[in-house]
Amino acid sequence: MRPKLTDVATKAGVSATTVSRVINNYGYLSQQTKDKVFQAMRELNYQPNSLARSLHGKKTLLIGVIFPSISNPFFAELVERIENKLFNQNYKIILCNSADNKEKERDYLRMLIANQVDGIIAGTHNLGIDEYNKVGLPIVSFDRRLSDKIPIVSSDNLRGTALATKEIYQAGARHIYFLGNPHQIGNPTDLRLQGYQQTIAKLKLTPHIHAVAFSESPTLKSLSIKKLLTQHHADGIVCTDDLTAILVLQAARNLKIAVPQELKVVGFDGTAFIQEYHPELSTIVQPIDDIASLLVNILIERIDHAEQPLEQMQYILPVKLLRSQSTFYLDE
Amino acid sequence: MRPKLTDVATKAGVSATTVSRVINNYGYLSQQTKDKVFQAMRELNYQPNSLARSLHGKKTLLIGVIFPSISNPFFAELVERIENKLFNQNYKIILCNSADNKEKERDYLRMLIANQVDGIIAGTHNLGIDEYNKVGLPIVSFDRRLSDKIPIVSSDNLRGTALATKEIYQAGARHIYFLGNPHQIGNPTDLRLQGYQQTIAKLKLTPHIHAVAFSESPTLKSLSIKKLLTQHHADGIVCTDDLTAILVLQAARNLKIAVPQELKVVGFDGTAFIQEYHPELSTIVQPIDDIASLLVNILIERIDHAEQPLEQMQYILPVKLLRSQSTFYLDE
DNA sequence: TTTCGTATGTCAATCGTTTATCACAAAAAT
DNA sequence: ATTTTTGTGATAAACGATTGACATACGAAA
Repeated sequence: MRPKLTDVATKAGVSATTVSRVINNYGYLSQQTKDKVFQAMRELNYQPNSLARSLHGKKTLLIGVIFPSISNPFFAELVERIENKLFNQNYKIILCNSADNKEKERDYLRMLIANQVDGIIAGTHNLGIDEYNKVGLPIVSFDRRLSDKIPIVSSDNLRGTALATKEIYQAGARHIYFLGNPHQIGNPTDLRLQGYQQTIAKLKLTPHIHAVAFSESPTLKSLSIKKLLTQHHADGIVCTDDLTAILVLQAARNLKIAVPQELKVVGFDGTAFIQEYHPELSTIVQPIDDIASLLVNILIERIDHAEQPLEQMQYILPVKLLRSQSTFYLDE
Repeated sequence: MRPKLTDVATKAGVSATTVSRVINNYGYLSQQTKDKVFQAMRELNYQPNSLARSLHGKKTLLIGVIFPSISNPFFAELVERIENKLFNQNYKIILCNSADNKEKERDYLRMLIANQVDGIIAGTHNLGIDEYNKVGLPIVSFDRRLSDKIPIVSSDNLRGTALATKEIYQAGARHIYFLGNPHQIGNPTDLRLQGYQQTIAKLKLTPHIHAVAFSESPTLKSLSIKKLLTQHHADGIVCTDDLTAILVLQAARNLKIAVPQELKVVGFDGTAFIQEYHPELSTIVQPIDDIASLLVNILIERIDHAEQPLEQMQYILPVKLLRSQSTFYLDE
């Protein structure tokens, strides 16, 4: 059996109250007593039962983190940063992969409430708005509109694909395709399509939208891409994420289409992983670390000062274009 | 304020005892009463406070999952599978990224104990054995020896690199290098080096070991690989992980070394990610799903029957060679 | 000498739920 | 008609820690 507070008290030869006073550091305490208690705690390898403390009204220091999947490097890196920053503030995370599954997301939401988490960071959304409103806990969202009471952090998606489109145009392409997630109403990521469309209009080109669901398997995506590359005469592709862009590069290699000479490609996300293992890909870099910081900071602010009204509902962080060989021909 | 058990009782017009009976399904209960209570629970959006339940001795249904990082696709996929399987058994995970940091790992271990997790799955190890022994909780380890009381699940690392070495030999290479993590005493992954050495000896070749720390940054790794490819005349490389193998392929491309004609490369891990986004790489595939299942099953067995002695201390799962274009020349 | 600040102890209530015990009544079985 | 089974309630202790109220004792300052 795990030692408890009274065991420490006995061991240290003091009262339970004193031990609690030492742990929570209040009231009058002599250095000598503190030392004795700490000593006893160490000897017994004592850890205060956090359930009991939380039951008494203290924070659980648990944060629910809901994302569709961590197999995607973007989410993996984001979650890892979030975990890190929360750890530095003494919080732990309960990781929830919703798998874009309504039931699982609902179940997790219930579990998080039952476990009295102090707050939630969500990067997924399949449920109705009222389900999120009913949660009654501080929530911050990444890139999804959960309800009008929940603040959203996102990258400048609009500017992102605008930049990408312009880059491809400047590199010489005139048949520029948009490849990625089809429309979902109300989410910030829709702006990626808009950014493309606006820029294409400005450039007086014809828009070409080739929809591929984000959740589709890579094999099916590849098939669809192959069709795009063979049956259409695209010379530039704006992708809504890097992985799709990688598939495009792969397909182009197989079809002996020279990149960037015959085909220019820009991805979206710009994870460390892509930058390191696919340095040839031009991409729109989302500021993952800033996103993580902001999500964590806003959430902790909401937790510590729940009574204060929300300062802002939308936080849009700047993106950068990382120019590389998929748009820029480097003579060697 | 969140509704509590007594609120449900009032709403349903029954006693608190009855509500608890309904929730825990014991004693005599009429269907009518059950319905009334469930109805009230739904209306109030009631969730039993899991802290209070656990405090009373019920399980927390929380599992600590400690891995160095989830930015590595192998760990990401493994953790995701683990999360999934645990979710199906009603457990949630507290994700701990140790970042190969002793202090962080220790802190997390403490936190997990304080939070009364029911068990721990660990895939990292920087602490002394006694620290793990002192935990006093069911633990299962992946690929690391934590103590002689903690069961280990791992792939057949020995056979893995043996297969890889043989594959490269059969493809025609005679100057076969080992590229990867330097020796760490006592861990199953050491067997990867042994598998290489044994096979090289059997083939009567000279072993060449080129050590690159697993935790090194990709940029430094690439530098080291470039040195290997230019200053030595390797025609085959057995890598201890896929990411390193990708860097080798990258470097070879930059140096205009033809793969597989001039250089044969085999990776290790064989994640879905690699198979999908780097199908050209021959690799040793670890059975990630089986690993996850086994880890989860053993842990839950330990949790539910802590009194029973451990059946087995080592579980070694078979690996497969996935042959592709980095060792096998496919005429098109 | 009195009083105050310091240092500890005792006692009890509390957090929300579980569970055992006792009690009582109505329905079903003997 | 009596026993048994079924269904519900009231009460209280327990889980482990926190915290406030109150008591006590010591040394030092007034």
